[in-house]
Amino acid sequence: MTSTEKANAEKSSLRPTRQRLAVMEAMASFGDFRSAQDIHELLGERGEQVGLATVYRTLQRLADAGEVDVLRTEDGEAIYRRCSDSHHHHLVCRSCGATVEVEGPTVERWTSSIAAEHGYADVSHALEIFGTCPRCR
Amino acid sequence: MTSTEKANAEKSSLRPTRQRLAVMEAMASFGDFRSAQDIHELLGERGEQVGLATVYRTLQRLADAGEVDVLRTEDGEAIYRRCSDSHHHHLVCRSCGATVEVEGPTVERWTSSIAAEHGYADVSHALEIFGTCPRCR
DNA sequence: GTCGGAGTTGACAATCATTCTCACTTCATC
DNA sequence: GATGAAGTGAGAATGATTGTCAACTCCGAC
Ligand SMILES: [Zn+2]
Ligand SMILES: [Zn+2]
Ligand SMILES: [Zn+2]
Ligand SMILES: [Zn+2]
Repeated sequence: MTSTEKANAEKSSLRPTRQRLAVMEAMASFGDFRSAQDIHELLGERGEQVGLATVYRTLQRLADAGEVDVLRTEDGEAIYRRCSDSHHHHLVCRSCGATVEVEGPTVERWTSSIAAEHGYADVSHALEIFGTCPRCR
Repeated sequence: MTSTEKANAEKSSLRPTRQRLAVMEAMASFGDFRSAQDIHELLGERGEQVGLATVYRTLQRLADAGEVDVLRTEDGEAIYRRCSDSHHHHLVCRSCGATVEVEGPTVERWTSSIAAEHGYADVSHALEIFGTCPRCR
């Protein structure tokens, strides 16, 4: 089973419960990266009671399905953001977290050619850009 | 105080204790990324008794001084590797961990221009490439 | 409609990397 | 050989994440 088939299989067995819908709705309501605990808290404020473990589980499912992107803060905490489904990278403000999705063939080509040059196959990559956004300047 | 000055100040107050030398020596003895606990264990096997907390502290110092690079495994664990001091990225084998340092102006230019395009200042970036190395194929 | 089983949930416990605490040691300096 | 700052280590504490498991919800088969 390829990873795509597996993802589809998992997705197809997902029931659209109140909790999952609430998490997905919450994810749609902000544009920066937030931790599972942040999202759990946000849900609480909105009056949507969802268990913390369920928030973690749902975010994992969404991440596996590629519907959210996951990053790690400097101290290792996982943070999540709803993202477009096509391959892209992130330009993140170090101060306020404002995030822009960026893409371009340049890096894609560069990483492939570097990997090929060293005989590495089955290549993937992770790239994030950090800076201070115009509003935080 | 710039970050360089700070690093130097911190470095200058460092005493070359048996423990620190042992950690640095251990770091020089492998070429892939290892966790603090791995390194602690490695030290134990070599007969160098160093407390786990000290290993953590030393790795942090080295990382702050830019003498080792830090990555995060998929499950958030920090892994360390002794690296050249110039800016570079990593091509890592997903199977055996074999790591190659790579660099090139292409990505550097691309990230800068993307950031500038969106008005982000004070830019840095993180890029890792993952694949299967020739020996693991 | 109701039965049954798979999928789901949440309170709580458990895990586990990392950090903290603090009494003790080392080392340079005087 | 006294002093104080830097460093250490055993063990406790922290805190994000995951595991457990009994209760609950769907939904299709009957
Ligand atoms: Zn994204
Ligand atoms: Zn890319
Ligand atoms: Zn490196
Ligand atoms: Zn670079």
